[in-house]
Amino acid sequence: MIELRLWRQFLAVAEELHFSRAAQRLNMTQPPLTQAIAQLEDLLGVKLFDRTRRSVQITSAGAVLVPEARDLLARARALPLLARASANGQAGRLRLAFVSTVGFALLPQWVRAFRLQHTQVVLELVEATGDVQLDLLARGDIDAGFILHSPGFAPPGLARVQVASEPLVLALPESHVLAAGRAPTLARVLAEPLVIFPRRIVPSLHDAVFSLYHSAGRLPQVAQEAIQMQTIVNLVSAGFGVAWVPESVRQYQRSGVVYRRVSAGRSGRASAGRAPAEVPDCETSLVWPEATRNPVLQRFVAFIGESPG
Amino acid sequence: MIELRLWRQFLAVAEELHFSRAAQRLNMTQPPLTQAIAQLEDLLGVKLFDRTRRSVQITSAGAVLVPEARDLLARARALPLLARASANGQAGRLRLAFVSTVGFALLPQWVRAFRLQHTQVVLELVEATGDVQLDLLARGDIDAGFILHSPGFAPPGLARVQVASEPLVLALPESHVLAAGRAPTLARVLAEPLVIFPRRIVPSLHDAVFSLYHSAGRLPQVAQEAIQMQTIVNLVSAGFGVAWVPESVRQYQRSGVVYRRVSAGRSGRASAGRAPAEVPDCETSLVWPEATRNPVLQRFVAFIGESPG
DNA sequence: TAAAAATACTCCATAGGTATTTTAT
DNA sequence: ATAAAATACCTATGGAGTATTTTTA
Repeated sequence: MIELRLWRQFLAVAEELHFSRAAQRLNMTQPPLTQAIAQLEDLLGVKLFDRTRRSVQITSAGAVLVPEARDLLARARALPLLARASANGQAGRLRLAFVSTVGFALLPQWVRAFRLQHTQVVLELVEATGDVQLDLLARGDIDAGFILHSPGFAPPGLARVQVASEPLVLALPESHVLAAGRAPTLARVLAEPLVIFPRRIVPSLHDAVFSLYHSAGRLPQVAQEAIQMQTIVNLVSAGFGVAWVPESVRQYQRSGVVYRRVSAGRSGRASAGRAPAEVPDCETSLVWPEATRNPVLQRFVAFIGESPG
Repeated sequence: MIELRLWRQFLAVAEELHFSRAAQRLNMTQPPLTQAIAQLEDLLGVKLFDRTRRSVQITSAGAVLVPEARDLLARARALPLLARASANGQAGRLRLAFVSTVGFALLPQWVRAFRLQHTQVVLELVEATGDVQLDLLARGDIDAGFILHSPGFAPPGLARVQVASEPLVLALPESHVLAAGRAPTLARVLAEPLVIFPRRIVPSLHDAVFSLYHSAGRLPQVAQEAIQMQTIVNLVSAGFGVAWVPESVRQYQRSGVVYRRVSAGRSGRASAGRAPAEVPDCETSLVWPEATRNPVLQRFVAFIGESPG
């Protein structure tokens, strides 16, 4: 492999067309430069300069190499800068996953702002449910993910920062009796058939919903399970039942569905003796492996921390 | 400047994630490789690998550098190949000038064929009159040129190879008496006012035309001078006079102009006692400095020599 | 305890230096 | 006569080797 040193020396001679001056520019003396060029010509098997004892001119093969050598050296010089930019997170790659609910409002604006500040960062985005994200994190296939969970979520080995908290609201078919009139009370809602995601998708949130029913001495009647938020809402629209969804799902605007906040308010005496539980909030966090070494991720976490949210 | 050696070693470790195996692949032992990576990290000011005494893994900064380093090495490896291709004329640059008459039929097909065989050659083409071309050649601004001349042309210091020979034909306004009927004889033509290029443009051809008149004891009556072949034909069309042009000019298809071959045939006795001269041929040659060192030109000359034409 | 990286040193290849010669202008 | 490249020879930096130590799985 011909080292950069020789190409640098070649360029100096090609630009000066004068060995002594080129040597001076390279902070060396003329004789070793002469030898270096001779060595390069020998390694290439190509004459680079036509030189009499008095004058130097470049051959056409040499002339072809000048811009190429310049380019090579420029790239070589750029690498240390890139290395430093990568080390402090200004350059690199960030693989993020996200649940659909952040994908619509929050994420796009974050991505846009982060990109502006980090032009050398390649962002890779995937939509995935929370359980899949935890799997991807474990395999190291993503750097971080935005997932939904209920308050108090603390996955082992992962760090997280909360980016949103919103109430769970009830999605109802628009023809449903509770869709109109005063805000429905929890007691009335608990008897309704339920559309909900399978427990494995977001266990903490699933459990929170179920304990809401349990604390009222009831067992939820699951009419249908579905994974996608959109599917859940569609099933509600089709009359399968009601569903607890994060408030931001309102943005879907699916016709035939009404969203209502549910008060814990004591309505009649549905649960004898027990205090009615609060409807839990639904939180969204950015989650990543505690042991991450990706400086871009560290920047992103700091960025998210500073963002209003 | 960080030498390629260090990047090669870095890549080997990055690919093996194992110093001993990487060292083996590099045909060296492990300790100096450890030192080399340490040196690279030191020069960059960036940790490239997280290593316990038992395992090695790349940092994200290191990961960013891998494709860059690969690219750098690939480019460095390509340079010697390019150098050799340039030395034998498979790569490089060829600056050609040409007169308009070759620019329409011959040159395009040559350029196309030559390009197919020499994909790494950059061809630069300029149209210019012969005198300008000789000037460009003298300054080294072009490598070779296609010029018109009369037989026997031998410019000092230049080599040439003839690529075409064609008769001079007479361009006449279509309303001219000689435009119809039997082929005009030379004697009838010599009295006509003449449109011709200035002598400096193609002295040899200009002189050949003039000696045609002199040998018949006449002085040409120059009605108008013009440089461009197209202009000359336009002037003929406008009735300024007749003009001697290479036969290939027929391709211009300027309306109002008729082209006729002129026989030397003895018509009457216009030139008492003298044998009527032949209308000279007009030749086209590729011309280049004898001392050229451009291997691409040498290939082009060989190529032109082989081409039918 | 075994595998692998780090450390300590040794050596020599070669990049670069000095002195001198050659040659074209 | 001189400027500049080539040649001859010398020096020393540092890249690579060998031997050994350290560490942790």
